[in-house]
Amino acid sequence: MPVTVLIVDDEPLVRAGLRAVLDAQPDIEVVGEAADGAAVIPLVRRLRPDVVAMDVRMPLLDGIEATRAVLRTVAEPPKILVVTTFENDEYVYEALRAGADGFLLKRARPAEIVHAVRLVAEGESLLFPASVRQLAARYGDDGQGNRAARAALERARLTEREAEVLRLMARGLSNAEIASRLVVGTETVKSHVSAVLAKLGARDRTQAVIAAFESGFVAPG
Amino acid sequence: MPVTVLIVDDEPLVRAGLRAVLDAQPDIEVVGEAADGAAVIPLVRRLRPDVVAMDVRMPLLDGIEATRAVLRTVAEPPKILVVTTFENDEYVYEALRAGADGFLLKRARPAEIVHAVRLVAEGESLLFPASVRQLAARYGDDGQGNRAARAALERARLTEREAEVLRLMARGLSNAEIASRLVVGTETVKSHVSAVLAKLGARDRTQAVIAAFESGFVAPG
DNA sequence: GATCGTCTCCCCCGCCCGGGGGAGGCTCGT
DNA sequence: ACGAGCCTCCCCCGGGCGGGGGAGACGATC
Repeated sequence: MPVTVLIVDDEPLVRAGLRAVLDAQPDIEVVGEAADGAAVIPLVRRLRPDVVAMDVRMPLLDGIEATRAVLRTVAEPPKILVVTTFENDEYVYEALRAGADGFLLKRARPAEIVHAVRLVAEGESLLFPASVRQLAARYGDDGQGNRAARAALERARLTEREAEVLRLMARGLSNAEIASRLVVGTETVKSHVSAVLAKLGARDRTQAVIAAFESGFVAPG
Repeated sequence: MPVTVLIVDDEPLVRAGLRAVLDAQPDIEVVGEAADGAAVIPLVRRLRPDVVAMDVRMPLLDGIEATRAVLRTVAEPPKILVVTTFENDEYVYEALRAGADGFLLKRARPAEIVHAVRLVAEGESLLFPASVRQLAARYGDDGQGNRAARAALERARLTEREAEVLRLMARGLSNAEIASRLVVGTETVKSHVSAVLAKLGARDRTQAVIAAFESGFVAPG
């Protein structure tokens, strides 16, 4: 009995690529495709796939929400393998927190992709980049995305608060606006901003925001 | 005699997707793949493909430089179809200026992708998004990317100089550094920056840079 | 020739930003 | 109990940034 896979990605090209790679395996069968997160639930109900290969960034309903929705509404949910372009994509960690079972870089080699699908299908949680897996191990990962996600964030060397400030910076907010949003003083925000600039090696907030985009920490779209 | 295609993209998944889509056509044959621009020249020499489907953003040598290199060094160059993720990717227009014959969005449907390959193979220049094509027509496009590219830039409402300044802003340069780079006074740069902010509806340079990333005007990677 | 748009440069001015340094309270783990 | 790390807030201060307004030079267009 082969591993059945549902592919969810807004780019037809990526879908075709995944299908080509996976269908070439005798023990893996692609049973369906969806172009956005909103279409996932009914397809999961009908096709009952073992694994869902889910893009994080999608129109209508992104991979995080789609993951939550599937886990919340489906009785025997499939394993969810989050597919992403960026290594440090913050969305991925959110998806893992939401209950995804592993993630996979789009630039991975076909053999790695196949391996990842087999692993999650067997119930193994996997976090692809070696560095993240090491961190997960060091922090005593229990097999759930939750702890690994936190560890991965730690890898960015930013504290949670600093990461939050950077996220708001990357949305164009001023220090005063960030302070208001976080319900703290502007001086506090300034401290965090300074810490972020120092840690990222940025000279000003603009450079920090650029780094955030380039590292995939925040989404361009 | 089928149309032969060389696929150049750093993501194996995209390569597999293109291959799957194109090889499914009886009149199209994928004759090779490359993962970066540097490998293109020898492959083109050896395989002599009719069309090169080339990603813009790649390691080592990007699509623009690779396009230039191919057209400069190969005697009977293939048609070059630039593949991109973002609709307004400035790189695409540069690639067209460099001599590419058309461009294609990754989120295009398989049928559109196939159609694009056939078109450029027949010697037709194509610019995928309808808006750009309309603009190209309005400005009396002669079939070459050059004019269309200029028209598309015009669409952004920024003058060339302003676009140049925004590009440097998005690389983290200060006004003084931009002035030095462009060999003008800092007051001049301030004028351009102010114009950019006004046209983009941005409050400060950070917001302008965010807009540049989100619109695909500049590359995240 | 007149007009328009662009690029260039100048002035004044207010302010947010970022650097440096310091400090109190909190929760950890040892 | 102690230190480490984090979050919070405070001070002073300089400088880059952005707004407003103005202006000369050039080319294209009409």
